[in-house]
Amino acid sequence: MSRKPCYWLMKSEPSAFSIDDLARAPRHMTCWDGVRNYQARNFMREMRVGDQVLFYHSSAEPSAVVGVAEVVKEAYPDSTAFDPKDKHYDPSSNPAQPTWDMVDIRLVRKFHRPIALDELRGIPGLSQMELLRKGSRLSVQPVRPSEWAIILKLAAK
DNA sequence: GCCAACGTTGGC
DNA sequence: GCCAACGTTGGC
Repeated sequence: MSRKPCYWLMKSEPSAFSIDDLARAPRHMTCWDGVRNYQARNFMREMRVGDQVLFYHSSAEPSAVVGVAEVVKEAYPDSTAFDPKDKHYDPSSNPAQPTWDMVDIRLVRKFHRPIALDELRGIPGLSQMELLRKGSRLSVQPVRPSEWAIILKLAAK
């Protein structure tokens, strides 16, 4: 059963992993490891191959939506949680019963210009957007089709 | 670097 | 089950 692609937004600090890092990666792909938030994990579990993702740079200058990626592999156990040497090691997770999942994404395109947070604020059609909610820290979040359309239109300017 | 907002942990 | 303490996120 296929369904219409859903839209998402994923945050990354460019100092850790930027859209240029994704562009340089083999086959423009990466696994999205290190998510340690249940809500974000649950959204990743809902992702299906072909779903579209806004790539967002957080703690950046400027913080901005910088491009589009797509889901190429659905949720599977995040093995970095099993590795005591990994920054995101979580002893509560183990291979028999993994707590944390990741997905694989592939770069679709980098925008010609970053769509900064500043620009997104104040656009009426985006007033409900999770990213713009005060105090929102969710690193993986759904995006409404209407929001997706507005942002892609901004990217084309 | 500051700090508000948030999620998680753990004592009770 | 409550909630204070703590660690983290992320804009500024």
